[in-house]
This record gives sequence, structure tokens and C-alpha cells, in this order.
Amino acid sequence: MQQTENSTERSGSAGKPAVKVKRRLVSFARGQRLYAAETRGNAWRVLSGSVRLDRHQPDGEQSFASLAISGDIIGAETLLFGHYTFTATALSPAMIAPWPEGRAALAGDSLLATLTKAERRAAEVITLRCGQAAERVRRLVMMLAHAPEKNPENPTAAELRVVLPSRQDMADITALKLETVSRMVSQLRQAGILDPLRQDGHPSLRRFAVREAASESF
Amino acid sequence: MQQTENSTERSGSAGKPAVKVKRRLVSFARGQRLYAAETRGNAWRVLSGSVRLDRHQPDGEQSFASLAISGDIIGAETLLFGHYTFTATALSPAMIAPWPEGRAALAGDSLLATLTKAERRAAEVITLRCGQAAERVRRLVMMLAHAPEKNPENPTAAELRVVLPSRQDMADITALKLETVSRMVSQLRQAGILDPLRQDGHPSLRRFAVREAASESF
DNA sequence: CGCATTTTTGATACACGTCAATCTCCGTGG
DNA sequence: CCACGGAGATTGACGTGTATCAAAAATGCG
Repeated sequence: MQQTENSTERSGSAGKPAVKVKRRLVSFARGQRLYAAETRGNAWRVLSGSVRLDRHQPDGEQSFASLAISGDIIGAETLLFGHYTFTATALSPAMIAPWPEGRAALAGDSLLATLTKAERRAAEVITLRCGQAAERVRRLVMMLAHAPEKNPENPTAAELRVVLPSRQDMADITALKLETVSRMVSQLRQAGILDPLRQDGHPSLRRFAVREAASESF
Repeated sequence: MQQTENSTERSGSAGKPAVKVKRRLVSFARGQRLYAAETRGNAWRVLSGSVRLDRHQPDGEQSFASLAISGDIIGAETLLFGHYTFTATALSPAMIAPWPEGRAALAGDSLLATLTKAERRAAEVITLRCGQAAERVRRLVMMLAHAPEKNPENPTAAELRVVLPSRQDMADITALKLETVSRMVSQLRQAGILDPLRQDGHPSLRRFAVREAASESF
């Protein structure tokens, strides 16, 4: 169930087999769990995709705690406690790699950088729960799409792409309800901010092109 | 305006004079600013009271980013950048002291502990924006009151005390509106969860006794 | 080709936002 | 000492955005 011996080349964790791409680099499908709270393991850097972190409530419930996207470090608490505090689940197809990379490279600055980035991310997540539903969903989409995948030498407003999380996940993040999120996504499509494109491979993973807010649709 | 040379014994910062109690220990009144974003300074440990952290929006607005209570470290990013990322304001009478205490004591574990505590706090703040208004306000109050001031050898459900932040601050934290928060506080009073006690000194600082949720008032 | 799951859409209810009046508390000045 | 004024808090009335309930549509899977 949980991520155990992932320092080897192989490694999956839960459910379906995670596809390993390069050495020490693990991929997860949407909805797949990266690791469970309380279990042992190491920290990771999110290379692509997005991940939700949940904490276990005393009443057994699982509640959204935080969000991680490309570049974020997750599970850093294992360096201190040895086990995870949160449960991590892929919101969209995600790739992660063990962190820190070199075993020597755990300078104080590295930790500090992680700390400050985490604080900033948390502040951003907070703002995803402010304002009206349409705005919140739009901000979440922009945040998820903001991850510039590749092609760094083409800053000409290259069209952003997203694979949206499930409506339920989006609802958990924005503190809205599933149905409301669905309505807002439809609205964003009508407004031309989200443009579905099915072209490539996997059918279930709907990719969207994302545009900045067109004039004042809202 | 901003906290500048606080390594000396004296130190205030903005507005009314901050009362220094012991060496390297600074007190702030409710609503007083501890430091401003972008300014230079050191990190602090919150010894008592509560502090809100705001980030400056691109549009000049200031938006709630995080919450710090007793034991939390704020401004740790200055160790990396030299200047603050957020603006800190006292929600209730607060005391803070420079951190880390000894200049030697910045072991990796110390930073890690700070990191994990910050993550947990952030997760808690997230939950303050879930559920119905009454519940959210109640949770906030419990969180602020949860700081066990002293008397650690009396675990017999010692009555918790709080000085509530301004209604506007509470609204910013819970993502509700000022009026709604006010109504919920009144409701908590009627439910016997909050019990005003005016006994001591300062009149404007209303202290409340806090009880756990009585049966199922909600 | 059906069945389970997720998403979408619709109709209705209600919790919270909004606008506004009043009240309390405190400082200020006559 | 009291009148006055301002800031924050409280309370009321009303409108609206979102939750809720429900059903249909789309999608994935065996």
C-alpha cells in the first residue's frame, strides 16, 4: 500500500503500477496515491503535474491540507520524523524524484528555500478560497496551468496546457461543491478561457488550452 | 515604520510604543504591526498572542496569507533573503522574541521543525475556511484559545482564555464577512461557548472564557 | 454491449453577503 | 462634568450565490 523501498530502481506504491521513466524518477496517474500518512519514506520533488496533500482528521476523515505543483518539495517532514505527515495523491499525471538529489546537498539554504516556497504556496492556496466561485476556479486553473512544461525558449505567451483534476478534487481545494465547480468549468469554457483539445493519446485525460481572462467576461 | 535595529534592547516599530518586558523580548498591542513586507529584519518566535501574516498583492491590496500563534516562527525567510516576505500584524496582544535564540543553534533540525510546524499550521488555516460559518468561527476561537498560557501542571480542563481579534481580522481569516462573524460570535456567546469576562485592566481588550462545544448546540 | 463512475445540467432552498441603522466604547474639547 | 464625534461592533431586513437534491448525460471498464 505504501511507498516502501523506493531507493531502488523499481518503485510503484499503490494501485496500478507506476511507470518508471528514468532512474529514480517515478510517474503517477491521476488519482493515484504517492504515499500515505504515517508510513515511512523519503522526501520528493514534484517535477511535473500536481499533487494534493491531505491530513487525517481525528474522526477518520481525510481533509485537504495543501497543494504541490512543479518544483515543490513534498514529504520533507520525513527528514525529521521518518514518516509522512500527510497523504499525497496525484491530481493530474505527475512525476516526482527523490529529494534531496545528492545526499550531500542538504545545506541549510536548501531547507530554507523549501520552507519559504512552502509558505508562499500555502498563502496561494489560501487565496483559492477567497472570492466568488468563478474566480476561485479560474485561479486554480491558472495555478495548475502555470507550470511551464518545456520549451523555455519561447516566451511568446505560449499556450498553457492543463489536465484538470477531478471535479471533486477541485471542489476540495476551492472549498466549493462538486456541482458548483462543474458549472464554473463550463462557464470558463464558454468564456473561451478553457479550450478542450483532445488531439493526443490518452482519451481520459482531457487537456485544455488556457487563455488569460478575456476582457471582462466576469 | 518598520522594525529596524531590534538587536538592541529597545525596540518598538510602528505606532504606539511597544513595551519591552525582558531582554530581547518585544510586546505588541492588538492591531500593531510587527514588521512590513520587503523590509529587513530577523526571524521571531511568537511567545504569546497571535499574529496575522499578509502578502502584498500585485494590485496593491493586502491579503491574508497565514496565521501564527504561540510557538510559531515567523519571518524565517529573512535568513535566506534578508527581507520579509509578508507583513505581520498582531491580532491580539502578542509577545515575540528573536529567533533563533543562540546564534549557534541553527541546526538543520531546527529549521526542519519550523518547516513542518509551518506546514501543519497552514493546513489548519485551510480548514478554517471549510464548512459553515458558525463552525469556522468556533474553530478559529478554539485555535486562538488553544494556546495554553501557563500553569502546565493543571490539566483539569483549565478554562481557556482568549482575546478575540477584531471582527474584520476574524473575517479575513475565515473568509467570511465582518457582519457574519459578529453574528456567529454572538451565537457562540448565547450557546455558552464564549463567556465574556471584563474583570481585569484594559477595557477594550475583551477577554472571554472558552468552553468546549456544549452538547450539540449546532 | 451493459454497468459503474464521473460529469453535467436543472430546480429549489437556504446560508451568507449586502446595505443600513443603532449601539457601545473611548477620546476630545468645551 | 457633559456634549460631541469617530471607530468598531451589533443587529435587522433583504437579495443573491452557492448548496442541495435529483436526474440525465458522458465516460470508462469488463
